[in-house]
Amino acid sequence: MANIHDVAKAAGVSISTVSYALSGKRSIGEQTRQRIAEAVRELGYRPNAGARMLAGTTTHIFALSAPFRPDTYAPAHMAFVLAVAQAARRFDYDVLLLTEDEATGGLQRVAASRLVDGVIVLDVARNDERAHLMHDIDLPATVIGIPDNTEGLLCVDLDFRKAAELSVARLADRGHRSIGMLGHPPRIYERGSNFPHRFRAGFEEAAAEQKVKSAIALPGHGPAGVRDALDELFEKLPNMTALVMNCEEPIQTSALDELDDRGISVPEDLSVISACSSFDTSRFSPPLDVIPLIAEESCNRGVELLVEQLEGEVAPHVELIPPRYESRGSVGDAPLPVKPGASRHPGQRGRR
Amino acid sequence: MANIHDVAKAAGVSISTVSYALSGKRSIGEQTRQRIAEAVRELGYRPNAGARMLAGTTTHIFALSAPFRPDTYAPAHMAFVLAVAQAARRFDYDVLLLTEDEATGGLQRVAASRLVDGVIVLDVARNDERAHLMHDIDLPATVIGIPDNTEGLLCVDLDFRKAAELSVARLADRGHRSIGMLGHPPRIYERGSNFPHRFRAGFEEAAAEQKVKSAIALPGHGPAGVRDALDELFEKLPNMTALVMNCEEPIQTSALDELDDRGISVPEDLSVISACSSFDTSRFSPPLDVIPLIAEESCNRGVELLVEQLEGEVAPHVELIPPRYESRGSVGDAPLPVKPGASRHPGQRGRR
DNA sequence: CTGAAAGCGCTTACAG
DNA sequence: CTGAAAGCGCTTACAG
Repeated sequence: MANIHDVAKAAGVSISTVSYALSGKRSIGEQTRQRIAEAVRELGYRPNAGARMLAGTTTHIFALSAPFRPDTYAPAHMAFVLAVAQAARRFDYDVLLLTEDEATGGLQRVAASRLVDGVIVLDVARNDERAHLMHDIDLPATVIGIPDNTEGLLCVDLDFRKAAELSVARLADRGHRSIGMLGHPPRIYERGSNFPHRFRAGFEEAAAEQKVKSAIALPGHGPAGVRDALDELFEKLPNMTALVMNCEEPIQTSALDELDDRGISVPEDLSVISACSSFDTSRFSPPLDVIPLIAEESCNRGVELLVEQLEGEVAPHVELIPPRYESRGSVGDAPLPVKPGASRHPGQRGRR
Repeated sequence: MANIHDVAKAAGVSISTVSYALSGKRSIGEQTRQRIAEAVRELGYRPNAGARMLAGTTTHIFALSAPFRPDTYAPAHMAFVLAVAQAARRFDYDVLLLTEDEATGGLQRVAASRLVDGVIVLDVARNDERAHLMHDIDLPATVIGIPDNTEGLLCVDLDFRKAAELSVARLADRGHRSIGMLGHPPRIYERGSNFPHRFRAGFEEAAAEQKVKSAIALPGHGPAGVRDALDELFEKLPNMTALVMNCEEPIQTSALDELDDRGISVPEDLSVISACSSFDTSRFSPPLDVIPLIAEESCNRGVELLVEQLEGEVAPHVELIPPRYESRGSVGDAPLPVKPGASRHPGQRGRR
């Protein structure tokens, strides 16, 4: 394997010139540059990673702290992991994957050994050990997600709160006065993930502000759990004309199936919004209005901010990505009120 | 950050003694060892990763080549990625995640820069660029999966062929003479993944050997695709009494739903085996007999073999993990033959 | 059982 | 615009 001396010899220059030519940290004569480039190509030279780490100030590696919990939804998790890896590569960084149960152990290890230049913290909990750790550790970090205490942290995430407000506002604009929300399973809230709470809080506040009736139901396991949650909503809101779903794809699929089974048409009988979804809602039947949760967006920005931290250009702060609303036809005007006493949705249960 | 000199000074020894004490590569006086251990603890010393990489012969990092393709099933993929990361940690290795589109680029990069000591190659295709690359590259590797040409490679995987044989044999033992197989969607076979082909080939051969009638159907998209595939099987095998499923969880779920809709009871009317499944089939209704595909098993062994390669103890070879059969009650004796002419399964379609 | 020292392959002041 | 050299923090013969 060729080293920098081989390249220097082949190009007829000193090793410092090779180093500078490669890093671009000082100007190099055009012919010199070309001879070096040529030598690098011919020899297939790549700087030795260890030497670079030792001599330089940078390792060109980021740690990605991505704990996989029992209830983690794999497709979304995967999307974020991939998005971080790809964003990092764009800045010529490689990604070291930290998945350990002991969330903080790996971070301390790579920090102390100077293996990485910085950390991306994924799926931060409201009261996350890792967030606390970042205060003590001498390592720039970007947190994807917003823990309860963001002091001293650089956090990036979709604005789930605004996304909820946007959903409710859209529906209120169309005359809906009774809006249900189908959330994640209860254990997702209990385990302390940050974003479901933010969405739910935003939903409740927006409903209060818009003076619409609202209710929230959290589905149990499987299609039966979703059915029960819908029952709960229809019971609490007999005149429910709109549904906001903030949950993973299988639940949304089950919910649409169940509505179909009950003979409830979207959007004629019920307007539906899929909020903060990291999957494609245009293949649903019917395609759903969506506020997309785009892993690439958060992760690109997160990595970008991490790089900026390394360059000392950015202070801790919270950066919320504004939600975007995409219409696909699943939201319509609220149906005219029915005469009191008659339940609009007979609630004919599916027969499974 | 404390370095080895600080530790040596604190312990009153030379730095080489510290280094040897930490690596265990030569015997150290008991008191000396204790003083060093004490100093390490007090100073929170961690060897600098770059210095270790440069001076030593090892980086303590593995690359994990885990391409995420459009049809990759995230939960299974995730399970393998996590299993590799956890296995690596057990040998004190960290994992660098390579996900790039250009499958080989990242491998060449980390190989040339000596960033990693070895590579785990995940989800290898039958004719995988990466397998070719491993021949040229100076880097030990373990491949999870079996490409068509395994020459010079160290490959580990569940024995999908044997798993298929085992499934058919079990059913044949119970008197089943007409066995269908529900496979993955066609595009999974087309894109060249190695394991679906191995299972299918094993199924076909075992069916021929056991002299049972057999048919294979590959589902299209969604529940409708699964329904059509089942139709196809019942058409090709009007007396089908057993079904082997080698596909991902959503398809198996849809298939069970569909059987239920058709009034077909498992195992009374139809015996069902879930083969090479990396998810829990005991929560299905009914719970399914399963030949589990355990990510930890393949990945532990893969990492172990990679470590052994580094120690120069192991030559290229293919290592197939024998399948295990777990009964859960979804396989029964074949029902008695019906009188010719009467279709056993009226095929009453679900009403969605 | 322990130490002094070379050397891994870079980066970066320092010097011109 | 370019070069000679120090130094990053380890590991590992070499020596005793």
